[in-house]
Amino acid sequence: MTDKASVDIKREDFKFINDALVDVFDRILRIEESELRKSQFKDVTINELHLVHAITLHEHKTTTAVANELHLSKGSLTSSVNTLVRRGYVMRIRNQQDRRVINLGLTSKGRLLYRAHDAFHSQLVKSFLNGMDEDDLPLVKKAFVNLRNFLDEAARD
Amino acid sequence: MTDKASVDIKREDFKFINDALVDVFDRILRIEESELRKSQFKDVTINELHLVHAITLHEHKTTTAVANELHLSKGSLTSSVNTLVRRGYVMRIRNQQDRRVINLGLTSKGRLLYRAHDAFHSQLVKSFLNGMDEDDLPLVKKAFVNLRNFLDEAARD
DNA sequence: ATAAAATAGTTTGAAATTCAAACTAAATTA
DNA sequence: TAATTTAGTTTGAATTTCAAACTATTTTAT
Repeated sequence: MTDKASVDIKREDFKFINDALVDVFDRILRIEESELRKSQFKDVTINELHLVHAITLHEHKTTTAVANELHLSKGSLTSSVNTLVRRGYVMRIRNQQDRRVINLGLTSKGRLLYRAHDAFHSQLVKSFLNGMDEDDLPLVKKAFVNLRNFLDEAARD
Repeated sequence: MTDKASVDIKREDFKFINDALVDVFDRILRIEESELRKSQFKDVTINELHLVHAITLHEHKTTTAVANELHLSKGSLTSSVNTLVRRGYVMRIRNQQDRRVINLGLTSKGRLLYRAHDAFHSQLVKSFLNGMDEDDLPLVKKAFVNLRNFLDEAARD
């Protein structure tokens, strides 16, 4: 029995969207990786790039906050932060209000990397919306809202 | 200067789509992982699940073909295939035409896992298209075609 | 026909990533 | 002010991954 609350999707359309989702995710990661290899940031892995992204330009989050965000243990985070500090992308900033806390920040080299990554994502989104006009946007946004609601549901149970 | 060939996206819309893409990808993986943990397939990791998916129900691909598809070395593949054979999800089938070749197949338990994973993806796509009608579909498909064209470009250079 | 080269997959040993648990230093609570 | 809690690091083990060496088989060249 099919779900009444949703469109009756043709089998081929289902396959199209599903394959596109899977393929796109996979390839974004791979392209990010290979762009890195060709860039001035060869000493950074894709996971380290995402750590730089999670640290953000100016928020100075705590180590624990970033670990939770990336679903990594604190130990793992310490170890990858060590690498990025050694390579000059990340700074540890001892918090003076609470001296147990380390806030994480990006160096200017780290911010450069952050912005390069951001630029790639801008292009990605731009291409996604290429040839659409204002009126089309709500529909695309709706699709993502749907998907995120579904993921909220799925994560709940 | 902005790119003339694309829509002039509002900053907030850009952020919406970008965050949605990043968030959705991240959460799909995490939910797949936690669904596995709660299912009868607790002994399978998310990477092993994707290996089962790559093997497919009935194609009997070669080891090398699957390794290339997943961008893994042959050695890595041998090792994860070993695990999945040991746990009863995957079979090695010696090719009688060319006895150097091993074709990979799923056991009935492997096919069960494959189908469970497929069902999750069906729900995902269904939710994505929830509330849309036939006329809306071309636009959503177009967005993905755009994105894949962009990724083709990006992978080329 | 047979020797040499190529190919498919496995084994090996090393590097990287990850985690949980023990640990240190600092802050909070009793 | 002693006990507890919290933030982050260290430690040791498990897992994943790779490249290179290896084995078995097939293809190519002589």
